[in-house]
Amino acid sequence: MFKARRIIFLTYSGAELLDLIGPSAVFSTANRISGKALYRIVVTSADGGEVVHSCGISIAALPVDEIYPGAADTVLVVGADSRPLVAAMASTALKKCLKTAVIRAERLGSICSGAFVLAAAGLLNGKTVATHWSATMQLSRLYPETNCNGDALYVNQGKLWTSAGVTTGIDMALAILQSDHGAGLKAAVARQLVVYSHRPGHQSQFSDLLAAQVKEDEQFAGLTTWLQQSTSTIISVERMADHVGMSPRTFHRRFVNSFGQTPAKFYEALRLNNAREFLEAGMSIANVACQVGFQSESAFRAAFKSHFGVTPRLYRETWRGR
DNA sequence: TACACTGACCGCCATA
DNA sequence: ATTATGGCGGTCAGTG
Repeated sequence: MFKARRIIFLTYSGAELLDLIGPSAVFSTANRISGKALYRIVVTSADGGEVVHSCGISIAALPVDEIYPGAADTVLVVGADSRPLVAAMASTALKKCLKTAVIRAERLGSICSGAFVLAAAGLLNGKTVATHWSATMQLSRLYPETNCNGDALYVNQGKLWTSAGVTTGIDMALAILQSDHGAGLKAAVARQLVVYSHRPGHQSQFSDLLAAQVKEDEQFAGLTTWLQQSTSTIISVERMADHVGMSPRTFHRRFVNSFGQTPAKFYEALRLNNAREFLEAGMSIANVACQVGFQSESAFRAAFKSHFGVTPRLYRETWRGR
Protein backbone atom coordinates (compact mmCIF):
# COMPACT_ATOMS: atom_id res chain seq x y z
CA MET A 1 0.00 0.00 0.00
CA PHE A 2 1.53 3.32 -1.00
CA LYS A 3 1.50 6.39 1.18
CA ALA A 4 0.58 9.81 -0.22
CA ARG A 5 3.47 12.24 -0.42
CA ARG A 6 2.86 15.55 1.31
CA ILE A 7 3.61 18.80 -0.48
CA ILE A 8 4.08 21.35 2.29
CA PHE A 9 4.00 25.00 1.28
CA LEU A 10 5.56 27.50 3.66
CA THR A 11 3.76 30.78 3.19
CA TYR A 12 3.49 34.10 4.99
CA SER A 13 1.65 37.38 4.94
CA GLY A 14 2.10 39.21 1.62
CA ALA A 15 3.46 36.17 -0.27
CA GLU A 16 2.73 35.51 -3.94
CA LEU A 17 -0.32 33.25 -4.09
CA LEU A 18 0.43 32.06 -7.62
CA ASP A 19 3.65 30.45 -6.35
CA LEU A 20 1.45 28.24 -4.23
CA ILE A 21 -1.49 27.70 -6.56
CA GLY A 22 0.49 26.84 -9.72
CA PRO A 23 2.42 23.86 -8.34
CA SER A 24 -0.65 22.80 -6.33
CA ALA A 25 -2.57 22.52 -9.60
CA VAL A 26 0.09 20.16 -10.94
CA PHE A 27 -0.07 17.86 -7.93
CA SER A 28 -3.84 17.88 -7.59
CA THR A 29 -4.24 17.24 -11.34
CA ALA A 30 -1.87 14.28 -10.97
CA ASN A 31 -4.18 12.91 -8.28
CA ARG A 32 -7.21 13.35 -10.46
CA ILE A 33 -5.71 11.86 -13.63
CA SER A 34 -4.15 8.89 -11.87
CA GLY A 35 -7.25 8.32 -9.77
CA LYS A 36 -5.02 7.93 -6.73
CA ALA A 37 -4.17 10.14 -3.78
CA LEU A 38 -0.52 10.53 -4.78
CA TYR A 39 -0.10 13.92 -3.14
CA ARG A 40 -1.60 15.81 -0.25
CA ILE A 41 -1.23 19.59 -0.23
CA VAL A 42 -0.50 21.20 3.13
CA VAL A 43 -0.27 24.95 3.64
CA THR A 44 1.59 26.18 6.66
CA SER A 45 2.77 29.49 8.08
CA ALA A 46 4.71 30.63 11.15
CA ASP A 47 1.62 31.09 13.34
CA GLY A 48 -1.11 29.37 11.33
CA GLY A 49 -4.56 30.82 10.70
CA GLU A 50 -5.60 33.08 7.86
CA VAL A 51 -2.70 34.27 5.73
CA VAL A 52 -3.43 37.26 3.51
CA HIS A 53 -1.43 37.03 0.28
CA SER A 54 -0.21 39.89 -1.93
CA CYS A 55 -3.31 39.79 -4.11
CA GLY A 56 -5.55 40.18 -1.06
CA ILE A 57 -6.80 36.60 -1.01
CA SER A 58 -6.40 34.80 2.28
CA ILE A 59 -5.67 31.13 2.78
CA ALA A 60 -6.04 29.08 5.94
CA ALA A 61 -2.68 27.71 7.09
CA LEU A 62 -1.59 25.28 9.80
CA PRO A 63 0.94 26.49 12.37
CA VAL A 64 4.37 25.40 11.20
CA ASP A 65 5.31 23.85 14.54
CA GLU A 66 2.53 21.30 14.04
CA ILE A 67 4.26 20.09 10.89
CA TYR A 68 6.96 17.50 11.25
CA PRO A 69 8.58 17.09 7.84
CA GLY A 70 9.38 13.45 7.18
CA ALA A 71 10.64 11.13 4.47
CA ALA A 72 7.49 11.43 2.33
CA ASP A 73 7.43 15.23 2.40
CA THR A 74 8.43 18.02 0.07
CA VAL A 75 8.74 21.44 1.68
CA LEU A 76 8.46 24.45 -0.64
CA VAL A 77 8.84 28.11 0.31
CA VAL A 78 6.86 30.58 -1.79
CA GLY A 79 8.20 33.94 -2.93
CA ALA A 80 7.14 37.54 -2.34
CA ASP A 81 8.09 41.19 -2.79
CA SER A 82 10.96 42.51 -0.74
CA ARG A 83 9.08 43.71 2.31
CA PRO A 84 7.10 40.55 3.15
CA LEU A 85 10.11 38.54 2.07
CA VAL A 86 12.40 40.20 4.59
CA ALA A 87 9.89 39.47 7.33
CA ALA A 88 9.75 35.82 6.28
CA MET A 89 13.54 35.62 6.24
CA ALA A 90 13.54 36.74 9.88
CA SER A 91 11.02 34.12 11.00
CA THR A 92 12.70 31.61 13.30
CA ALA A 93 9.71 29.27 13.04
CA LEU A 94 10.00 29.02 9.26
CA LYS A 95 13.76 28.58 9.40
CA LYS A 96 13.43 25.88 12.03
CA CYS A 97 11.03 23.95 9.82
CA LEU A 98 13.37 24.27 6.84
CA LYS A 99 16.35 23.08 8.88
CA THR A 100 14.38 20.02 9.93
CA ALA A 101 13.32 19.48 6.33
CA VAL A 102 16.85 19.54 4.99
CA ILE A 103 17.67 16.60 7.23
CA ARG A 104 14.47 14.59 7.24
CA ALA A 105 12.34 15.50 4.20
CA GLU A 106 12.51 13.86 0.78
CA ARG A 107 12.89 17.30 -0.85
CA LEU A 108 12.88 20.96 -0.09
CA GLY A 109 12.89 23.96 -2.31
CA SER A 110 11.56 27.34 -3.25
CA ILE A 111 9.54 29.11 -5.88
CA CYS A 112 10.73 32.48 -7.17
CA SER A 113 12.20 34.67 -4.42
CA GLY A 114 11.40 32.03 -1.81
CA ALA A 115 15.05 31.10 -2.30
CA PHE A 116 15.93 34.03 -0.02
CA VAL A 117 14.20 32.30 2.88
CA LEU A 118 16.20 29.15 2.22
CA ALA A 119 19.36 31.24 2.08
CA ALA A 120 18.49 33.01 5.31
CA ALA A 121 18.19 29.61 6.97
CA GLY A 122 21.74 28.91 5.80
CA LEU A 123 20.70 26.12 3.46
CA LEU A 124 22.08 27.43 0.18
CA ASN A 125 25.78 27.65 0.96
CA GLY A 126 27.73 26.13 -1.89
CA LYS A 127 24.53 25.40 -3.80
CA THR A 128 23.44 26.38 -7.28
CA VAL A 129 19.96 27.82 -7.36
CA ALA A 130 17.41 29.42 -9.66
CA THR A 131 15.50 32.48 -8.58
CA HIS A 132 13.63 35.32 -10.18
CA TRP A 133 15.81 37.12 -12.75
CA SER A 134 15.37 40.46 -11.01
CA ALA A 135 16.62 39.00 -7.72
CA THR A 136 19.72 37.06 -8.77
CA MET A 137 22.09 40.02 -8.24
CA GLN A 138 20.69 40.70 -4.81
CA LEU A 139 20.91 37.07 -3.79
CA SER A 140 24.53 36.79 -4.94
CA ARG A 141 25.41 39.95 -3.03
CA LEU A 142 23.68 38.90 0.20
CA TYR A 143 24.81 35.28 -0.01
CA PRO A 144 28.12 35.10 -1.89
CA GLU A 145 28.41 31.39 -1.08
CA THR A 146 25.38 30.72 -3.27
CA ASN A 147 25.75 30.33 -7.01
CA CYS A 148 22.79 31.83 -8.91
CA ASN A 149 21.81 30.46 -12.28
CA GLY A 150 19.96 33.33 -13.94
CA ASP A 151 18.96 31.35 -17.04
CA ALA A 152 17.49 28.18 -15.60
CA LEU A 153 13.74 27.76 -15.17
CA TYR A 154 14.48 25.60 -12.20
CA VAL A 155 17.48 23.86 -10.70
CA ASN A 156 17.58 20.50 -8.96
CA GLN A 157 20.57 19.63 -6.84
CA GLY A 158 20.14 16.60 -4.64
CA LYS A 159 17.06 17.12 -2.54
CA LEU A 160 17.10 20.85 -3.22
CA TRP A 161 14.75 22.26 -5.87
CA THR A 162 14.62 25.96 -6.73
CA SER A 163 12.63 27.68 -9.45
CA ALA A 164 12.79 31.08 -11.13
CA GLY A 165 9.69 33.16 -11.82
CA VAL A 166 6.18 32.42 -10.61
CA THR A 167 5.05 30.20 -13.46
CA THR A 168 8.27 28.19 -13.48
CA GLY A 169 7.03 26.76 -10.20
CA ILE A 170 4.71 24.78 -12.46
CA ASP A 171 7.62 23.51 -14.56
CA MET A 172 9.44 22.50 -11.42
CA ALA A 173 6.36 20.75 -10.03
CA LEU A 174 6.06 18.83 -13.30
CA ALA A 175 9.70 17.77 -13.03
CA ILE A 176 9.12 16.60 -9.46
CA LEU A 177 6.06 14.69 -10.61
CA GLN A 178 8.10 13.04 -13.34
CA SER A 179 10.78 11.93 -10.93
CA ASP A 180 8.11 10.44 -8.66
CA HIS A 181 5.74 8.86 -11.17
CA GLY A 182 7.33 8.92 -14.63
CA ALA A 183 7.07 10.83 -17.87
CA GLY A 184 3.66 9.48 -18.79
CA LEU A 185 1.76 11.01 -15.91
CA LYS A 186 3.76 14.21 -16.19
CA ALA A 187 2.85 14.54 -19.86
CA ALA A 188 -0.81 13.90 -19.14
CA VAL A 189 -0.85 16.55 -16.42
CA ALA A 190 1.04 19.07 -18.55
CA ARG A 191 -1.34 18.56 -21.41
CA GLN A 192 -4.31 18.98 -19.14
CA LEU A 193 -2.99 22.24 -17.70
CA VAL A 194 -1.98 23.63 -21.10
CA VAL A 195 -5.38 22.86 -22.51
CA TYR A 196 -6.99 24.82 -19.73
CA SER A 197 -4.74 27.82 -20.08
CA HIS A 198 -4.43 28.21 -23.85
CA ARG A 199 -6.42 30.68 -25.91
CA PRO A 200 -9.39 28.92 -27.50
CA GLY A 201 -8.74 28.06 -31.10
CA HIS A 202 -4.96 28.20 -31.03
CA GLN A 203 -2.80 25.47 -29.66
CA SER A 204 0.78 26.15 -30.57
CA GLN A 205 1.70 25.16 -27.01
CA PHE A 206 0.23 21.78 -27.73
CA SER A 207 2.48 21.08 -30.70
CA ASP A 208 5.50 22.26 -28.74
CA LEU A 209 4.55 19.82 -26.06
CA LEU A 210 4.26 16.99 -28.55
CA ALA A 211 7.65 17.84 -29.98
CA ALA A 212 9.17 17.83 -26.52
CA GLN A 213 7.62 14.47 -25.69
CA VAL A 214 8.88 12.93 -28.89
CA LYS A 215 12.42 14.07 -28.13
CA GLU A 216 12.22 12.73 -24.61
CA ASP A 217 11.40 9.16 -25.50
CA GLU A 218 14.05 7.37 -27.52
CA GLN A 219 12.14 4.11 -27.44
CA PHE A 220 9.56 5.62 -29.80
CA ALA A 221 11.70 8.24 -31.53
CA GLY A 222 11.69 6.44 -34.88
CA LEU A 223 8.01 5.74 -34.63
CA THR A 224 6.92 9.31 -33.95
CA THR A 225 9.00 10.63 -36.83
CA TRP A 226 7.42 8.05 -39.10
CA LEU A 227 3.94 8.97 -37.88
CA GLN A 228 4.63 12.65 -38.26
CA GLN A 229 5.63 12.08 -41.88
CA SER A 230 2.67 9.91 -42.75
CA THR A 231 -0.29 11.83 -41.45
CA SER A 232 -2.16 11.61 -44.76
CA THR A 233 -2.46 7.82 -44.76
CA ILE A 234 -4.10 5.99 -41.92
CA ILE A 235 -1.77 3.86 -39.84
CA SER A 236 -3.42 1.36 -37.53
CA VAL A 237 -2.17 0.77 -34.01
CA GLU A 238 -1.27 -2.73 -35.11
CA ARG A 239 1.05 -1.37 -37.81
CA MET A 240 2.66 0.98 -35.29
CA ALA A 241 3.36 -1.99 -33.03
CA ASP A 242 4.81 -3.87 -35.96
CA HIS A 243 7.01 -0.90 -36.85
CA VAL A 244 8.72 -0.94 -33.45
CA GLY A 245 8.73 -4.75 -33.24
CA MET A 246 6.40 -5.17 -30.29
CA SER A 247 3.21 -7.10 -29.84
CA PRO A 248 0.12 -4.87 -30.08
CA ARG A 249 -0.69 -5.32 -26.41
CA THR A 250 2.83 -4.50 -25.16
CA PHE A 251 3.11 -1.61 -27.58
CA HIS A 252 -0.14 -0.15 -26.31
CA ARG A 253 0.91 -0.48 -22.70
CA ARG A 254 4.37 1.01 -23.17
CA PHE A 255 3.06 3.82 -25.30
CA VAL A 256 0.49 4.88 -22.73
CA ASN A 257 3.21 4.66 -20.10
CA SER A 258 5.52 7.01 -21.99
CA PHE A 259 3.09 9.46 -23.50
CA GLY A 260 0.21 9.49 -21.07
CA GLN A 261 -2.24 8.83 -23.90
CA THR A 262 -3.18 5.99 -26.22
CA PRO A 263 -1.41 5.55 -29.57
CA ALA A 264 -4.52 6.23 -31.64
CA LYS A 265 -5.27 9.42 -29.74
CA PHE A 266 -1.67 10.56 -30.10
CA TYR A 267 -1.72 9.89 -33.82
CA GLU A 268 -5.02 11.69 -34.18
CA ALA A 269 -3.55 14.67 -32.32
CA LEU A 270 -0.63 14.72 -34.76
CA ARG A 271 -2.97 14.68 -37.74
CA LEU A 272 -5.24 17.36 -36.33
CA ASN A 273 -2.21 19.47 -35.54
CA ASN A 274 -1.13 19.24 -39.16
CA ALA A 275 -4.67 20.13 -40.18
CA ARG A 276 -4.28 23.46 -38.40
CA GLU A 277 -1.43 24.40 -40.69
CA PHE A 278 -3.42 23.55 -43.83
CA LEU A 279 -6.35 25.57 -42.51
CA GLU A 280 -4.09 28.51 -41.72
CA ALA A 281 -2.91 28.32 -45.33
CA GLY A 282 -6.52 28.67 -46.45
CA MET A 283 -7.14 25.14 -47.78
CA SER A 284 -10.75 23.95 -48.07
CA ILE A 285 -12.13 21.80 -45.26
CA ALA A 286 -12.71 18.83 -47.58
CA ASN A 287 -9.14 18.98 -48.83
CA VAL A 288 -7.70 19.29 -45.35
CA ALA A 289 -9.76 16.30 -44.19
CA CYS A 290 -8.30 14.26 -47.03
CA GLN A 291 -4.76 15.56 -46.45
CA VAL A 292 -4.72 14.46 -42.82
CA GLY A 293 -6.20 11.04 -43.43
CA PHE A 294 -9.86 11.35 -42.53
CA GLN A 295 -12.36 9.24 -44.48
CA SER A 296 -14.97 11.97 -44.59
CA GLU A 297 -15.29 15.67 -44.09
CA SER A 298 -17.85 15.16 -41.34
CA ALA A 299 -15.57 12.82 -39.42
CA PHE A 300 -12.82 15.39 -39.65
CA ARG A 301 -15.10 18.21 -38.53
CA ALA A 302 -16.23 16.25 -35.48
CA ALA A 303 -12.69 15.25 -34.49
CA PHE A 304 -11.37 18.80 -34.93
CA LYS A 305 -14.19 20.31 -32.91
CA SER A 306 -13.78 17.84 -30.12
CA HIS A 307 -9.99 18.30 -30.01
CA PHE A 308 -9.65 22.07 -30.28
CA GLY A 309 -13.07 23.23 -29.19
CA VAL A 310 -13.78 25.17 -32.39
CA THR A 311 -14.99 24.13 -35.82
CA PRO A 312 -12.38 23.96 -38.59
CA ARG A 313 -14.25 26.66 -40.48
CA LEU A 314 -14.10 29.10 -37.57
CA TYR A 315 -10.47 28.18 -37.01
CA ARG A 316 -9.61 28.90 -40.63
CA GLU A 317 -11.42 32.23 -40.60
CA THR A 318 -9.71 33.28 -37.39
CA TRP A 319 -6.16 32.23 -38.20
CA ARG A 320 -5.94 32.30 -41.97
CA GLY A 321 -2.87 34.08 -43.29
CA ARG A 322 -1.40 34.93 -39.88
C1' DT B 1 -33.67 4.45 -36.84
C1' DA B 2 -31.82 -0.21 -36.75
C1' DC B 3 -28.15 -2.96 -37.80
C1' DA B 4 -23.74 -5.17 -38.58
C1' DC B 5 -18.98 -4.43 -38.91
C1' DT B 6 -14.48 -2.70 -37.54
C1' DG B 7 -10.78 -0.87 -34.81
C1' DA B 8 -9.30 0.72 -30.42
C1' DC B 9 -9.02 0.01 -25.78
C1' DC B 10 -8.26 -2.48 -21.61
C1' DG B 11 -9.04 -6.02 -17.86
C1' DC B 12 -7.71 -10.55 -17.10
C1' DC B 13 -4.78 -14.37 -16.99
C1' DA B 14 -1.18 -17.71 -18.24
C1' DT B 15 3.56 -17.61 -19.07
C1' DA B 16 8.53 -16.27 -19.46
C1' DA C 1 8.28 -13.68 -5.45
C1' DT C 2 8.02 -10.06 -8.61
C1' DT C 3 7.65 -8.14 -13.06
C1' DA C 4 6.99 -7.76 -17.99
C1' DT C 5 4.87 -9.83 -21.76
C1' DG C 6 1.37 -11.12 -25.06
C1' DG C 7 -2.90 -13.37 -26.26
C1' DC C 8 -7.99 -13.48 -25.53
C1' DG C 9 -12.26 -11.57 -25.39
C1' DG C 10 -15.69 -8.06 -23.90
C1' DT C 11 -17.08 -3.25 -24.40
C1' DC C 12 -17.45 0.91 -26.78
C1' DA C 13 -17.50 4.34 -30.40
C1' DG C 14 -17.52 5.32 -35.13
C1' DT C 15 -18.96 4.17 -39.83
C1' DG C 16 -21.65 2.86 -43.76
